[in-house]
Order: sequence, then structure tokens, then C-alpha cells
Amino acid sequence: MGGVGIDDVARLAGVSTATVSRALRGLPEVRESTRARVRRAAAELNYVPSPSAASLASGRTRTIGLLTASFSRWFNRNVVEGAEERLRGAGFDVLLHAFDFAPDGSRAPIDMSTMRQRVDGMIVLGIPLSPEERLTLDNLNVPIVFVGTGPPDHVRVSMDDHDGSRIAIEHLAALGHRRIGQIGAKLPYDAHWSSASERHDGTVAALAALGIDYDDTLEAFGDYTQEGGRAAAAALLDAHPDMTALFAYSDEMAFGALEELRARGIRVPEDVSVVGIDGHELSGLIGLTTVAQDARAQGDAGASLLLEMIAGSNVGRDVRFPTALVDNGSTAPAPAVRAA
Amino acid sequence: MGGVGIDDVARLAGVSTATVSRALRGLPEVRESTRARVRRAAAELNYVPSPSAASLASGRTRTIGLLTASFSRWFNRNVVEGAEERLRGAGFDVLLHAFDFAPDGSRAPIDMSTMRQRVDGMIVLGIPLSPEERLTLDNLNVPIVFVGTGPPDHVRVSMDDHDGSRIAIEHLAALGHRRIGQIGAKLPYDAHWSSASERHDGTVAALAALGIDYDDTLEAFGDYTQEGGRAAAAALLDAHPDMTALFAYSDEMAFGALEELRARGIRVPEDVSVVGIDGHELSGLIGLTTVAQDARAQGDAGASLLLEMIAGSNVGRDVRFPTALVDNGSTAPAPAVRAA
DNA sequence: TTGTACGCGTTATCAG
DNA sequence: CTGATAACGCGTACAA
Repeated sequence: MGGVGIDDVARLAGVSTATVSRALRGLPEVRESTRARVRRAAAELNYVPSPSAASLASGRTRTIGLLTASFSRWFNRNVVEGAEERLRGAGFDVLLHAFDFAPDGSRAPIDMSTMRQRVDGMIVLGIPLSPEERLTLDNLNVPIVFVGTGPPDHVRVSMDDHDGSRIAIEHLAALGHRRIGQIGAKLPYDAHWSSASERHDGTVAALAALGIDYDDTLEAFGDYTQEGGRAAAAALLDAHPDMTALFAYSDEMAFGALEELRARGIRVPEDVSVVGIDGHELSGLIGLTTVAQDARAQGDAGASLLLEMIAGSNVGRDVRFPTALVDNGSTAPAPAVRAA
Repeated sequence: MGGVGIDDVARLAGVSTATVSRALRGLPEVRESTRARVRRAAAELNYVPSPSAASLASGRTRTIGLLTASFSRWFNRNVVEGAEERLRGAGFDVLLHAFDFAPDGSRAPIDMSTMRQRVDGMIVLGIPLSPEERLTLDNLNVPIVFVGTGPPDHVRVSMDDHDGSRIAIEHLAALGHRRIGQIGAKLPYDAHWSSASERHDGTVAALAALGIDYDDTLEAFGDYTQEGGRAAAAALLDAHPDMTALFAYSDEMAFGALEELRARGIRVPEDVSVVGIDGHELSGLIGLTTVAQDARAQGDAGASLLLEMIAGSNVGRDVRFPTALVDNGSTAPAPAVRAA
């Protein structure tokens, strides 16, 4: 029951352990009749190969490390789901390494060296990494795919952040909004290649293209949490009573903003319009207009890419997913326009 | 860089590999000065032990398997977070095995034998298992902890389901509601020990204690999804126009019910009151009164229990967490009462 | 197409 | 307290 080894199977099937190994792993050089016999013997004995022994002997682990920030974030949990399904379907296990940000937005340094020898590849999800952290990652000497946020010298899968901002800003501008507050993120180690940075740049570019002056006091940072979004909204509302719209870089931050607006008795969308990013499953019920992305598909794509890299392929550098505006009713013509 | 082994460290420290192993694992029988020397050598060489080799030799993996249904469910993702943090803190890795239900509520059979030799323990999250599935689990020969839903002959951590229903029903009854629809779940393999079953039983008991007749046509099944909750609400509203309240066994199903009510122009709470279970982070913004539980703490507790079992302790059978009503405004006196 | 035999990098036993 | 050495269970050259 506990100790059926490869030699037990070999004995029962009347072949050598080498043949058992080859047959069970589907190597082509085995006669089909032999393979069938081995399979039957293995099934009869309820044999399962020891992954430790296999890894030790082969150097491969058939395990992928998944580094992610908290599942309280819609994006992360959806990517993990998509990636996990694809990886398990391909016969890979998933080693989960999650971590949280402290309330002040900081976080403990992540040491990936514990993953050494444990994984054949890594997926890193949605967080900027410090140079030291990237070093411990690279020292793993396995392929790495970044999803959501990733440095330029690595393979990255994400939505088209720049274009997402353009869509949001153009939507608001078309409704006559000119004083648009932004709720962004300033995470540690953001070296200008995070999604937050790109959404910011896209916003600035979109405003410029529309001839609207960019005012950096119209940006506050919610760091992708609901509470952060609420605090950011509060700060912006205090500083800019004339603001008529809010663009949050995630639905969760937008939800926080909606809470703050409601608490102040400010009507949405009559007084202030709000747009988020994600396409959260509750944006419909809550009534939040959002720039929707398919996070699950990004997880799937990231996993697929990683598997190709492990198989030796030379994949490209970047995969960007499109976004689309979903109007759930939280935007309306700017008050001044309506008045006119 | 790639191939620093225990013997490299041994050579540099001037000791045997056995001593290196003992020193680095913190075994007590090593002189502190020796341990320090070994530690220094290991650090200098950037040595990380091979988990495969360690597992092969010791039989332990320092890895816990986590079996869970989709993270789209609030409960699951919060439990996973709580458990993951505790396990990683204790030096254990987490192997994630997720799966989805098909749209019709069924699911493919889960084969845990792939976890054989891979994990020192298992946490199973929130799903009833078939007898065959439980068998593949038990055949792993490792401690198992169930969180949320678990068979009576295993260690289980969950909220007090029975009492949660009591709280919800008493709250509604105190407001004068008598025709209370329930949105429950009928998952495959539910052998009467699931949270859904217990919430149902608790509801029936609470109604009986209040002298309210139980009517099984007032129960529909949403299977813990938002869409399912919406469909269940629709069916109940069609069949029972006189129904004045809905009690859903999860916030997500309640959210679906709110969607359906809104689509029909039925006001909440003026026409129909709604209560959920969970304390979802968006229940406040959405305005859903709910019986709140601490899912993260349950994940933490489940992990702690499992670690104790792995260490050889004989833990108890059951840990139940309390719940508390959070009034977010979706309940009001029953219309008939108001009219009176 | 199959078998032999060595090696993978630790842990654990037993001496010392 | 420390060292030598035999497992641990498989993958894979190499040979047949």
C-alpha cells in the first residue's frame, strides 16, 4: 500500500525498471504491447512514481512557482485560476507563494531562493520587484513569465495598459469632463514598467491628445485596495471641489471611491462620474462603468508561454490583451455641460 | 552557482556532510560554534538544499496540498490566504489544486493520487467529496483537515452553520417576516454534512422554534454562484409572489438575488428583505445585510491544526467559528406589518 | 526495443 | 558531539 516501487511494477510486468519508467512516461521507443502490460501492472499495484526521486534523477520537477500578492485583488485571483488550470492540464503542479502588503503599502522583501530546485519555471503576478528580488528570481535559473506587471527585459503578459487609459479618458472627455481625478498606485520598487506606471502614462498621453492640461494634483494613490481608493477619492474631493470625474486604475479602488462619494452625499453619475478598470464581476450590480480586461485569459496565456519556454521555445517578449469599455451607468455628461 | 551541494559546504566548513545537514536543520546535537561555521560556509556558497533529495531521504516533503473550488468564491479565496500565510510561516510550501464546477453544477472526479508522496498533509476546502474521492484522499496516508465542509469522521474547521441560519432567520422573523425564501445549494455528493446541509437544517430548526411552518417550495438552489443565486431568486419570486424575504446561504448568491430583484423593479428592503452569509468586503457598498464569518481565520486555524497533526498531536474533531449579523440595510419590517 | 548499472543530493543509522 | 556510509526511488547513458 505505501511502498510500491518501480521494481514491483517491473517484476509484475516481467520487464526491467527502465522499461517501466519509459512505458509510463509515454516515451516512443516502447512497444505498445509492452506498454500496455506495464500500464496494467502499475494500475493493479496502484503505483504512483515518487516525484522526489524523479526530480532528483531527472533534474525536472514538473512544478511551477506562482508568486502573487493577495487574492483580495480581483486581477490576481483570476490570473491564478487561469494559470493553474492550464498548468495542471499540462501535468504541472503549482506551488503557491502569496504575500501581503502592509497597511502602509510596504512589504517584506521576497526571497525566492527557497524555490531553488523546486520549480521548473516561475510566474510572477502583478507586483514590481526590487533589484535584489529580481536577482533571487533570476538565480533560480528557470524561465520566468510576468503577468500584469513586468520588467522590460522579461517575458510579460498584460492588458494594454496604455490603451485602457485612453479608452477611459476619451469616454469621459466625450461627456464633457475636463477636471478628471485619477486614483493610481505608487507601489514600492516601481521602476516605471508597472501597470500603474503605464496606466498613468496612458492617461497623461490621452489628456494631451485631447488638449486637456495635465494637473498632477489631480492624481492620488490608492495602491489597488478598496480602502486606498476611498482615501484617495477623499483627498481628491477635498482638494478639487470642481472635479467632475474620477478614473481609478482598478475596480476595487473605484468601489472605494463610490463609498466615499456616497458618504459625502455626492451623486454618481449626476455630480461625479466614475470609471474603473477590470470588469469585476460585481461592477454590474454596483453600477460601475469599467474598462474590462480578461484576467483569466492572461493567466492562461502566461502559463502557456511558460510551458513553451520550458520546452525550449524562444517566445516573444510581450503579449498584450485588449480591453473594452463596459458602461454600467456610473458616467454621465459633466455637470457644467448639462447646465449649458 | 548551479551545483553547490552539501559536500561543498562540508568541505569549506571542514566538517562532514552529516554535520552540515544537522547544523542547517537546527538539530540540537551540534556544537554552536560548529553550527555557526557551517552556516557561514553555506551562506558564502549560497547553498540551498535540494528539496527532492531531502524528501527522498527523509520521506517528508514540507509541502501541504490545498484542494479548493474556484477562487470566484469569497470563502475559498479567503481561507486559502489564511492557510497559505500560516503554512509558509511554518516553512511549508503550498501545492495548489483548484477545480471548477461545470455550468450545470457537476464536476469531474478529483484524483488525489497525484499528490501521493508530494505532500505531508492536505487541506480540503468547501466541497463535498464522493466516496471514491475520499478514498483517494485517505490513501495519501497523510493528515487531512477539511475547512468549510467536511465529513463527520475527519477534522473540520468551519463557521457555526446551524447558528448562522438561526441568526438570519430570527432577524427576519423579528421584523415580521413569515414567508421567507431560502437560496441554498445542492452540490454533488452532499451526504448531509456540508455547510449547505447544515445551513438548511439550521433554517428549518429556527423556523420551527419560531412556530413558522417550513415550506420546502420556498427553497431553491443557487450552488454558491452569483448567477445561481439570481436564477434561484427568480424561481422563488415566480412561485411565491407573497414572499417578503430572502435568505441566501452566501453573499454572492444574495448579490445575484439583488440583481434579479432590481431587474423586476422590486424594492429592497421595502418590498423584499434580503440576508446573506459571509461578510463579503462589498456587502457594505452594495448594502447587503449579512451573517459575517471570518474565513481567513478559518484558513489559519485549519493550517495550524494540520501542522499539529503532522507533528503527531491528536487534535479534536471540530472547530467552529462564531458569526455575527452585520446590518447593511437590506432588511426592513415585512410589508404586511408595515401596512398594519 | 529492452536491460544493466550508475548517479542524483540528501537523511539517518551506527560507530566512534 | 561528529564522521562514514547505506539507503531513498527513480532517470538515463550505455550496452545489447
